[in-house]
Amino acid sequence: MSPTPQERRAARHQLGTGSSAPAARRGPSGGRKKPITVDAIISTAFGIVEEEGYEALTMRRLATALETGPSSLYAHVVNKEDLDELLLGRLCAEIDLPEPDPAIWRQQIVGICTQLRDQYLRYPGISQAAFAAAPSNLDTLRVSEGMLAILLAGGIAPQTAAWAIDSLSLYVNAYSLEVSLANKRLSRSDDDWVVSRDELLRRFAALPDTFPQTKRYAAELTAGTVHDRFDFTIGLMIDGLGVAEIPREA
Amino acid sequence: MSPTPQERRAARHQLGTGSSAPAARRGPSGGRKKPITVDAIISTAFGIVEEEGYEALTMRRLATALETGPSSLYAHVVNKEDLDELLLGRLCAEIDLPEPDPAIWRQQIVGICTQLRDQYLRYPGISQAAFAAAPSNLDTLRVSEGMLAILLAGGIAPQTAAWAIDSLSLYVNAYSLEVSLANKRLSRSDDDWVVSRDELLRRFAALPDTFPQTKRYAAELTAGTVHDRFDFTIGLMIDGLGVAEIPREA
DNA sequence: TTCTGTCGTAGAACGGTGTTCGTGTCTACT
DNA sequence: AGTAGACACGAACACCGTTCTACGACAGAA
Repeated sequence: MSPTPQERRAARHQLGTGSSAPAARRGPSGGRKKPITVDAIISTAFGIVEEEGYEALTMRRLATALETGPSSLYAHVVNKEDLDELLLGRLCAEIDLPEPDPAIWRQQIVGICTQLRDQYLRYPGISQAAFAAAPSNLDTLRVSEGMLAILLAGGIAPQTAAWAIDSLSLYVNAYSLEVSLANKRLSRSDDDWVVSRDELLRRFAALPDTFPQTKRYAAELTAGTVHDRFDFTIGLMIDGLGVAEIPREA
Repeated sequence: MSPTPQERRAARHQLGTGSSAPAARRGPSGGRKKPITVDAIISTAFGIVEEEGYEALTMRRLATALETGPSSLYAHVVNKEDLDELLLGRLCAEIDLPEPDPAIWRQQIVGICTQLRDQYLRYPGISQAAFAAAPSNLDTLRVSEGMLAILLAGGIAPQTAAWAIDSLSLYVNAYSLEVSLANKRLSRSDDDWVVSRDELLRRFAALPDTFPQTKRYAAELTAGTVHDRFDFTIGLMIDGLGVAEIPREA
């Protein structure tokens, strides 16, 4: 029997794959021009997200793009959460993991974070799905493994390295999501209070005196591109790694 | 004329409040037991989120709790995004901002972050709304002002301080959202692959040899409570602040 | 007192979402 | 040739945010 979507999902999380037939599918596909495959679903979904954003990725929209009805998707995918996981998996699979080089471990870590960020931003809003993703997915685990290897090669203590991976991943996700949402707000600019830097400066200047520091350092608060802030924060965390004390327990 | 919800929202973002009558509302309220006020809406919404999570906060659910229909809410609130903003505003208003003390600026910053985290976790999932929130809300600006004052008192360079606030806020949001989502997954445990630490360890041990570091340091990777990781990351960032170089431009 | 205008309340409906049920339809094996 | 089973799909369910429209009660003016 061909694996049900549930079985595939379990396999992705390396639960008991147990029976799991050889999965050699014979092509039914009938009168269809192109049979619906999981891969076709994922590719089409990426296309939609890339062009219209993650919020546009609905089962109906996806089904329409595949020239079928919504229910047809559920033969290949457990539910939308499962689809998100598949997307995230393929996204992580694209990440290039360098061979750990102790001399440049910082650049290597920054490089991976930047790759992740760019992938997330290429498919706007998809990082939202990354928040809900379980940590036992094989593809995401592969990236973790790569980062862990680099940090360890860099001489970081295992416990510090393990937690740093969490911190970095979470921040990259959050950053990407925030930028995606900001871009979305900016694109549908029929709304008000999506403001340029000038407008923000003007508003800070107009604040009551209860906000002395904000008024005084408005320039600094609004300075830099978003990517500058990304580099700053990643640097902050990595620089902290050298001096981070080993957590008290374990 | 009483301010429309749109006007109130604009005022919250301190746009041109312009005309804006004295806002002395005469009590219509008619045969209702309790008239629907913005405050009542917010309080009820907080109650729902506290008990059932942010995803349960729908306009219909909220209206039902207020013993009315969905459309009645739109006389007081522009839309759901506006409601989110109101909730976030009240949440931020609860944050206690200490008088800056240069001797303990680190503890003070950590304290604010912890307060934010606890508030976010008290109302599970509400940090999702924080991602979409515009940065010009007065209540959120108040917290930023407080953090900025503390960092400046601690001798941090203005530009570094400004960006650090961004980093810290974003991380606290992300952390809270992740923990909330994890708890949600854990509560509806009818699903599989929500795993205990033991199960996670077992799974790491069963990984193929492509994951040598993950297998070797499985203990470290799964060590600590989530709050330990929070403290670790915040500490990482704050420790990095001392040594952070001023960004190259401006 | 009566009228009128205005504002909060609410029912019904619109277009959208994820998901499921039952039925068709075609392939591949016996 | 016949049959079993997997795939596809239309229709439907329950829910979402939001809007249209009518209704009803109060304030102030005549």
